[in-house]
Amino acid sequence: MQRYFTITQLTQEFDITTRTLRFYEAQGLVTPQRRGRQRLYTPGDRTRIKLILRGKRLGFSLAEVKELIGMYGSAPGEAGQLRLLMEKIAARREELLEKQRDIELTLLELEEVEAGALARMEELSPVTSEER
Amino acid sequence: MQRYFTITQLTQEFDITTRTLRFYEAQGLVTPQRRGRQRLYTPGDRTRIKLILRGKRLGFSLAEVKELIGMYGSAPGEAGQLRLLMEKIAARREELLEKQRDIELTLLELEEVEAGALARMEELSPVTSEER
DNA sequence: CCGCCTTTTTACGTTAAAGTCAATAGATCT
DNA sequence: AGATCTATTGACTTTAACGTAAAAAGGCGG
Repeated sequence: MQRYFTITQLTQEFDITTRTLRFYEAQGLVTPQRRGRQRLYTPGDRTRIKLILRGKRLGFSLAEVKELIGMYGSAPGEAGQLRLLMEKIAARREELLEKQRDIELTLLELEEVEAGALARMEELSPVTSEER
Repeated sequence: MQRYFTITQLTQEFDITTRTLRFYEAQGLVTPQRRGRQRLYTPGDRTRIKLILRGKRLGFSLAEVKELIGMYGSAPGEAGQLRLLMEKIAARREELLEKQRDIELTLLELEEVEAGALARMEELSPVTSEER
């Protein structure tokens, strides 16, 4: 039942522009089929777009995202290629773990700032609600 | 005992260029003191630089990082300002939590790819080591 | 078949975040 | 003091990731 998506459907779903999708295509990140000149995106293409946007949210460049996505579909028969793939995976995992630590730290700091702000609000309007 | 850091010390410590640090200064992200024309960075400046780099690793723009850092030092006496601060904190926290979820998903997918790769390596060289 | 609307192409513009280069200005070694 | 080194400033360039505008090509409702 191979359904297709039009470019505008996807731009609405993901809140991006057609320019963006065509740019990603020019960069080789997605390769929708054509009916005449019109682009037809498969569910697989849609998934790739989701992966791209997720990568972007994490601060990866499109080049990095491309490499990352490249790992998924890859079935490199050769042993050397497999070792290389494993190395890439390890490297990417390290980056992600570092980002996790960075997030933890930032969240902790935000909590501190929040606590300070709450304390100052108490000072300004003592006995905030009617309890007590 | 107020120690100072020179610009080159910091570029070496954080593996960035002097151009980068001066750029951050021009953007108002750090404001080192001067001895003549020479820049002198305090431990506080050094901390701010660490925060900037951490923000960048998480994919935040310098403008966003600036806002984030601005929250730390801020002691806005006014109640309205405090509410605004709380809102900003909430928004930033949401972003960070989303990034956390994104990372989890990506890590899971990497594991899958890795498992597949390991399986194929087994196929290529059965009975890898001498056990059994 | 005509007019209208969307899509595609092509080309140039823009913004953020630096990189690169040249000209000075201090600082340092001898 | 002269030579050498490092730091600063200012100007111009670059790269990634799109934005914007204009022209041509399809598709479709009447």
